[in-house]
Amino acid sequence: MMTSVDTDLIRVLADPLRLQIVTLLARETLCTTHLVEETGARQTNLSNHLRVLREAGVVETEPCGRFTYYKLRPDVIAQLAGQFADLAEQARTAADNKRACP
Amino acid sequence: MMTSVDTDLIRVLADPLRLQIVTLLARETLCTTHLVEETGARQTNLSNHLRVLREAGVVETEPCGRFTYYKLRPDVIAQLAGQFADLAEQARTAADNKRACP
DNA sequence: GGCTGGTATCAGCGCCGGGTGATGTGACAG
DNA sequence: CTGTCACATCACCCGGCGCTGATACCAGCC
Repeated sequence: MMTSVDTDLIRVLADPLRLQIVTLLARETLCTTHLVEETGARQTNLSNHLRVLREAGVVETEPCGRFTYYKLRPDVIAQLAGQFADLAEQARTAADNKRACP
Repeated sequence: MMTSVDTDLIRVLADPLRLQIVTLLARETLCTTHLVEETGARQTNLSNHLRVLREAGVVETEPCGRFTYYKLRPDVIAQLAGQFADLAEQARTAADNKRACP
């Protein structure tokens, strides 16, 4: 299983605010106003981060009148979890492989 | 299940070179010289990244004469995989939760 | 129509972090 | 003891990214 973890996806999730957004969206679908209340961040800042999450395919948008709802895509997160699980499994299997000193 | 993903750990893994190091170490235990050959990066650069990985608890060092072997810690990666899996599961469970427009 | 509220985009700033060169340290070989 | 090799640490530069204020856009309400 040659699963290399997707660097771009991790970099998207490596920001504290973005990870907080993802954690919040894992519980319920929210719109920007809710996220402003929950995180305390400015609207512009959140919109920028949501843009990054959207372009990375982590979240989906669902317009509802003047509001825009953001929903997390579980499969993307699950895929990432699987990649890390594979990596851990691979490391466990090859635990005693050691290349000789040159 | 209040599993919030560890931001610091993700930020450590969010660098392409560090992720490459982790991927290589998942296959076999290597020393710095091997990593220089495999990645093509400078020794100083690698040493800096290995320092970060070591301080984050992602890798272990095993001195062997003049050489220093680096070994990946599978449980750390597995724990991260579990956190993401929980997050994905939580998102699937609460897929239809939607907070009302304010 | 004009107005208001919810979001997105743009331009700019500041700063953290990755890359590099020089240097230090410690271990083997001779 | 001296030289060499493996590795770590330090100081520095510089580009990218997160944050912000201003502004544009769009949908509903009057």
